[in-house]
Amino acid sequence: MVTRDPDAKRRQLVQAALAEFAAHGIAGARIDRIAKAANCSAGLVYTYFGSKDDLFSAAFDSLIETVLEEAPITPDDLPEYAGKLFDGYEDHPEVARFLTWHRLESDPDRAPNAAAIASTADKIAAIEDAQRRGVLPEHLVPAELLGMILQISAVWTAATPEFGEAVAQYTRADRRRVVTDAVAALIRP
Amino acid sequence: MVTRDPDAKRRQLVQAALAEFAAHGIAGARIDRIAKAANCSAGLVYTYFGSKDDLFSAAFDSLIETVLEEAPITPDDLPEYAGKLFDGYEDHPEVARFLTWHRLESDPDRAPNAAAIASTADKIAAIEDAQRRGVLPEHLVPAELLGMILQISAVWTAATPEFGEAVAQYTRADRRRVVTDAVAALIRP
DNA sequence: CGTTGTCAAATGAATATTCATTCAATAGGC
DNA sequence: GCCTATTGAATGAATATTCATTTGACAACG
Repeated sequence: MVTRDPDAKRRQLVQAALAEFAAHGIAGARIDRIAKAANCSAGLVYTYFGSKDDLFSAAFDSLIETVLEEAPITPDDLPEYAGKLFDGYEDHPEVARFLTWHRLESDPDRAPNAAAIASTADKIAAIEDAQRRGVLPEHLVPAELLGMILQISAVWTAATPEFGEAVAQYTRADRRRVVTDAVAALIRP
Repeated sequence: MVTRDPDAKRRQLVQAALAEFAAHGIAGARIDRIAKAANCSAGLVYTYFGSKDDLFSAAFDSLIETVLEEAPITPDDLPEYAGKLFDGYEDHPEVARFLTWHRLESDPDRAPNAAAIASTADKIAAIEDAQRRGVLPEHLVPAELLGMILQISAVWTAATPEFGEAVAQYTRADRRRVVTDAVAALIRP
């Protein structure tokens, strides 16, 4: 028999929710599908999470935790940092989709994720430090540079189908080089 | 009394649909709200468009038509082109939202928008031509450069709430300069 | 001029389904 | 036996879609 394990069930539900929300967003997600994917009833979702929105929020927090662990910033080699972000998007396309749904759909009154804010502040500080050490040009504003790197890394995930036609034959290595080259150009002294 | 004017009513419905879909996406949009905003009954939407998905598609086509007319590419001054795109996003934030919903939600089996594909090809050709005339460095691949410019222009619309905290005090002029400077750095010989 | 026939535009009230959420009842492990 | 996890069957509110009917414009006709 299956032995009961509430923590494992909770994790299963979060995993299933991540996949469902990444695919369909909040409005398009179906609690039934999430429950079925986690091998339980829809009712159990409410025992654990209370509501669809709360489940989305829990899934988001879990995703942030995972994402922040991978891809630590390497301020001495920002092109490679962007490349690592690119790798993350390629290997886990559902992450970018989920984050996009989050930006579009989540309740703006909800408190923003504290870990994400702290991590952003850390990255900006790391860039400032690299400037002080002379490995990055002084004229760049750290927060702006960081924002630009994040955006550039996602250039291929954000491409429209219409644009995709123009680059259909690109290999993954090609796409990665486009990202790292762009960041290299940005930080050229 | 209100005189009947089917073309005007159709345009009203498309306008209302654009606003509703930009705000809530396909799954979150409500036909009732669209009909009310266009001063007609929900049934009329089906007389004109047949289904929610078809209405979304019609709204998308209309948006593309509008967007392509504004912001013609200026290959001799790409930083300013990016600035113009930035202006468009700032003045019409619903456009970026709508396009994002489109990327996430629209049926991949639907035929891509031919005008958008043609326009992309035109822009790439314009960049190639500028390279031939010597106003742009040869080492850049036109399609890649175009994709990068489009992505960079949208850097602020794609910023997460968490990142937004780091740049809350930025003025619009600041944000625009970040965009144009980045494109200038990209095309530096 | 009025009357009337015709057709498209438009309505509003069903229809029928989908879905989040609740809850009383059951089962598992200690 | 007791506590918690879990179920599965309601519930009830939305909501997309259909359709029989009404309304408005317009032109043919007397």
